[in-house]
Amino acid sequence: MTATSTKASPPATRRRRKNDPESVRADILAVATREFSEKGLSGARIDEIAEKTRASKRMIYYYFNDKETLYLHTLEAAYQKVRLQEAELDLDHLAPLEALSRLVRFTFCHHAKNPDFIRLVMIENIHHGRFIAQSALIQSLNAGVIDVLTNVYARGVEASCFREGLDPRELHWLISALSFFNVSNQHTFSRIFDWNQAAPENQSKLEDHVTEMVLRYVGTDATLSQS
Amino acid sequence: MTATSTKASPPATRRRRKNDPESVRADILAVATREFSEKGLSGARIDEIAEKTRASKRMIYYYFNDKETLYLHTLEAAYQKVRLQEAELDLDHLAPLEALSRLVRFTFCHHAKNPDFIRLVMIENIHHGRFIAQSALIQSLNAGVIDVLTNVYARGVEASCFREGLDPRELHWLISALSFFNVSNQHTFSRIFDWNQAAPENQSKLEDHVTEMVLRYVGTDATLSQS
DNA sequence: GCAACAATGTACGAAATGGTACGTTCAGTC
DNA sequence: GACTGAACGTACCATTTCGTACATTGTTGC
Repeated sequence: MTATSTKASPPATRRRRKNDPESVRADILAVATREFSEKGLSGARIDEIAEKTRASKRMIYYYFNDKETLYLHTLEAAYQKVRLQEAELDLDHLAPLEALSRLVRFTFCHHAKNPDFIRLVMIENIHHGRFIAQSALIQSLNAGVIDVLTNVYARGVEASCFREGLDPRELHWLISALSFFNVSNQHTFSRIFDWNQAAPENQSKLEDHVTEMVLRYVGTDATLSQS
Repeated sequence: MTATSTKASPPATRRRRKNDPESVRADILAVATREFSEKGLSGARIDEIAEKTRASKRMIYYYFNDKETLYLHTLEAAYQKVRLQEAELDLDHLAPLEALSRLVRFTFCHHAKNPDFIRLVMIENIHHGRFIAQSALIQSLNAGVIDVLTNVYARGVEASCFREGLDPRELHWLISALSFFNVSNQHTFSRIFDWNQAAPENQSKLEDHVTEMVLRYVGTDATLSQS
């Protein structure tokens, strides 16, 4: 009963086979991402992840060795996805001021649209970054982010629309801080100050403020740009 | 091997039990704060809290009904402590610019010195602020924070050293974001960008940058203050 | 077609964990 | 000093939870 045997030994086999490791693995990772991001490393339950998967608990331990390894892969996948999106930003053709503004708005919106990622990073920080420390992959992924900013900043200084003496890494820190906090502390902030921070109009206002804040920080005195 | 009695410890501490409810309760709360802040709600273990307490597990359930209630009390106590410290700030006698600068630096340093509190808030956000929502106490505690800022800002606008049209609540948001992120994401940021963010010289630099950023944001064009 | 290995399902085990039953001691009151 | 309710200790239970043993099915190379 040799079905249509086109050989296709490597991955080219698209035939509907019952065994589908790739997809099972991906499915597990997707479910794990939701669960870990929602409940944390200790809060997430392997049994629950298993249930929500098309596969079984056995499969989780088959592809990932234990809970912590699964969590680490989740984290790595999340960072990979983020950096991939970031790579699509093309700022080189924009004037420095435009480029920086664009970068800030992108970061702000990106974080807002990816709360799962933010939550995973929060959780990782609760664990003192001990898993990120184990991951050479994540370390390497993040080099480029600073490079982009370094470039834009240098161009801005040269064009005299940015003041001198700032550290791109610290600039990134500021942009990250504002964009990250917007997601990470939304719940407590909204509740405490009785302010629906997630509401579109407030998000849009915050985006403007954050952008303006960064631009005012790097700008020379002649800068009062909008957007 | 020392042939001392295997039951040395119990008899040694055999002093008649002294009832001291207040201190037992406080002790439990202190230990719980450390444990919850370190490991989160689901990560903390009642048994471990009990062990680290002078009291027993029985006492935890005696004074606090269950794990979640204990967590909630921990959270409330943490907020109470923070707001108490904040209340000591007296900004009314300072010029607006000085006052704001002082407020920012205070917030920044305060957060840096109280990572336990920051971590509890992070954890609470992971839980979607569902416990804060239950606590009328915490809600009421936080009214004052905005008032102080509202006052300072209004004085600044009147003195024309702050520009008009800003929302004190959003100003507080910005200050909080920068000060909070400095603690909350220290681990991942340090590890990813190979930068010892906790080092005193970097903390001091960040404090300056954060302060400057806020001042530049609220300042009119004539503002280039330092400190 | 068949051996060999990869992929998967089922059932189970041991330890951890939140919570409780029950008895004992303390401290104030009469 | 007897009595009472609050404060506390010890042992225990029921479940949950991570992880595994073992059997079974699919897939591929020859």
